[in-house]
Amino acid sequence: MSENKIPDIVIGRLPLYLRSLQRMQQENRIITSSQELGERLGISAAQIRKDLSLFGEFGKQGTGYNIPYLIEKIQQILHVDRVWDVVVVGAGDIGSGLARYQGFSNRGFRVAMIFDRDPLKIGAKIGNFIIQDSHNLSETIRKAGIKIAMIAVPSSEAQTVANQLIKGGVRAILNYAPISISVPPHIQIQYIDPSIHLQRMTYYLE
Amino acid sequence: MSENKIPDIVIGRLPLYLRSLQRMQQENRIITSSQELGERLGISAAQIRKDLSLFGEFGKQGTGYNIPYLIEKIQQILHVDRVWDVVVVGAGDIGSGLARYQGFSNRGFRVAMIFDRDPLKIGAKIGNFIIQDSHNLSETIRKAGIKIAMIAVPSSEAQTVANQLIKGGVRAILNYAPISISVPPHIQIQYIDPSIHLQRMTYYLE
DNA sequence: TAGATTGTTAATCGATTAACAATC
DNA sequence: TAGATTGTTAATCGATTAACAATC
Repeated sequence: MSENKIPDIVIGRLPLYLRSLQRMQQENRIITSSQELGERLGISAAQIRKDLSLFGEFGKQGTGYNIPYLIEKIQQILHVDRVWDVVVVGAGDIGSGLARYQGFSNRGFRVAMIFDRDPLKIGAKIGNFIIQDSHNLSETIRKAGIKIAMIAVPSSEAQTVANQLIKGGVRAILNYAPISISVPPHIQIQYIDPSIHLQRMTYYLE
Repeated sequence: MSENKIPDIVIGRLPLYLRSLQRMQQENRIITSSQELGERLGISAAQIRKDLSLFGEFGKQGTGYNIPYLIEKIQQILHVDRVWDVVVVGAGDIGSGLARYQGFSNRGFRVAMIFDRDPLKIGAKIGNFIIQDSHNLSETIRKAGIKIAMIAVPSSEAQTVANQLIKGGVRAILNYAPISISVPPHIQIQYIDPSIHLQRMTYYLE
């Protein structure tokens, strides 16, 4: 029943399913199975079926899953059956990389604007964007109705920027600064810190 | 007892503990508690004590944990009480960003070389690095004894590059290409894909 | 000593897997 | 029909939490 609370760990796997399915679609595949999907992702077939069954019956016994249909359904579940405008704060290497990144198309996102507080950067262009003054961050994103942000400023600025974003109506933050940020419970936050991933692997190296 | 198998989910939290502890150290703090650390990270104090107790007794009853001492111990556990050379493959926006990234120092890593297959890029400089021809990838990293790699090439090239890296002796891969890669069981792999993180959050937005 | 916090146990909670009836 | 794969249940497995004795 989709009325029950869905575990967050299940939500965390759906984007992986979606990415693999979209890859299969690019390979002109029409049908897949929980087994094939599981092999590609290193996840058990039973778990994939269980996860999907929390949201509905998307497959056919004896046949498997129709790839375009399952893509559509997962996109609806994750609310990426639309394009979300995203703001980037910080126009250094990471921020400019994100502003130019081609990988958001077909994933449900589009960078809409980029901010920095450095007077030397404000007004300059990155791709098609003009770097805006982060002094006006809250007001500008509120007017634009932006709900999603990526933080790419130095760690010392990250909490302040997060506060401004939340003040401006942002509901979800992807933080590239290598520091924990406090946000109210209704705000979503995720982190990207390559050192964290690397340290998780070195444990297994001699 | 440290002879028992440690759950991978615990290993995944240790880098977060380490990052927060290093932040506290920068704030000139000497002592912390499982409660304070938990509040900073949004993790229960009991879980932090349980995790650490899998590796030894690092605290003092009634007092808490000595920050420099606990940092040292976690660094030893994660094998980041040294500096690992890392290779970057792909000299596009992401790869060059990684080559210039200042955030690896004090975290146990140092970018040692960067490769690309584009003749227009080979020989050019990024920061202090000269972009090398990825035709020689396996041999060069084997000679240099490099065990860790970051992949920042297009998705269509990622599996091939991973195979070359493994052939060259790499044991841990951080993959920025938005695609699942197959590796043998003794190879560590981690993924960074901002769209995956964003999609995980949009589920909770209307 | 009194107060505080660890380390650890046992209980609870939640996630994963195995298995199979249903059914395409 | 025979073969295949889903959806779902129940069992297993593993992770988290609560609680408190130990002890600084």
